[in-house]
Amino acid sequence: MDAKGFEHHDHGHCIATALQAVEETCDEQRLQLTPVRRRVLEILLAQHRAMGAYEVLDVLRDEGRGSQPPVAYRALDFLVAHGFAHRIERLNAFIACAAPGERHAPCFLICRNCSAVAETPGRRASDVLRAAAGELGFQVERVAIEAEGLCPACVDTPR
Amino acid sequence: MDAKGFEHHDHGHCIATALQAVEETCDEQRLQLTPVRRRVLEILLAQHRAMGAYEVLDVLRDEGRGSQPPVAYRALDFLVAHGFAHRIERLNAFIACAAPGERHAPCFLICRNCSAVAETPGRRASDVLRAAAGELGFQVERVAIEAEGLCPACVDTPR
DNA sequence: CCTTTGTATGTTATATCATAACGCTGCGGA
DNA sequence: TCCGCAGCGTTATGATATAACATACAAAGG
Repeated sequence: MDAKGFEHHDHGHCIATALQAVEETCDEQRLQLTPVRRRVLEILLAQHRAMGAYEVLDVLRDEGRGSQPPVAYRALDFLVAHGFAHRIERLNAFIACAAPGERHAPCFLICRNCSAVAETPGRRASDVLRAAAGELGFQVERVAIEAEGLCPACVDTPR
Repeated sequence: MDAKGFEHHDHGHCIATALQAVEETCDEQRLQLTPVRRRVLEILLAQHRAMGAYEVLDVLRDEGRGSQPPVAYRALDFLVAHGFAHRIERLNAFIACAAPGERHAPCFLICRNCSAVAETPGRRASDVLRAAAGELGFQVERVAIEAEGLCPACVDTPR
């Protein structure tokens, strides 16, 4: 079960494409895609699923890079701040962005059975929300939309 | 800043109303609103804001009720499971439901400045999301929609 | 060339949030 | 009566996250 859209795909290709998009964005915006940050992004891309910070940290540690929590958290914070990764609040976990570079209001579909996570455009839901909030005088800056349920595979095979 | 809709209101009245609605629902559904559960609900209603589990626990402890984390978590889990309270993932916190009894897809507006939380109907956003998920074959069971930004008061007074 | 400044990283320690596991109690049904 | 179950109390520990401070290095400005 992959996490892109519950479909199989050319994984090596999607990693390369995403990395390249992030590199370009960093160039344009004068952001430093340092070795640690780049490596953390690669780890997230390679796994293609939501990973806890400590899980990412374990990989870094095995590679002899930083071994303490702040190292992982700082890299993850950078990636999230610039839209290269997303934080899944429900799971206290992180996942590489499926469409880096594009401005979007991501929305996540989380399978409660197999833990797969799919990112899907949440533009319309986000717009509806902003409109409702505006009526209350609330100024929306970020929106997190997370749906929990069963992915296609787990709907077919409940257990 | 209250958390109902960023407006002032008759607080004692809204607590009483909510408690009564919960009691009725429990009667109907044969749910046990035990002393601990009821007290935790009252605490959430009284504060009228998102509270961490340990914050609730501190109150219980001061009152001589259970003093260990599981006591608070179990009561909170019960309240959340039956829709009498909600968990705000972004804050790892809990808040009493503003409309217990009614089936609804709540959606939260969280002020990043003063931490006030308003619950607003997220029905339309939720429907949009379900439709989008359905196209992917994903079966949505629960939806969490949380917007972060500035509440009316903090928009006017940035700091 | 050297100092200053800013950003990133490394490290220690600790804060915060959450649950596993076990035993006790009280209640309602066999 | 005795059993089974739901809820509660407690111990212990696991999982997630950050404060605070030290070090490294490169770019900017004297």
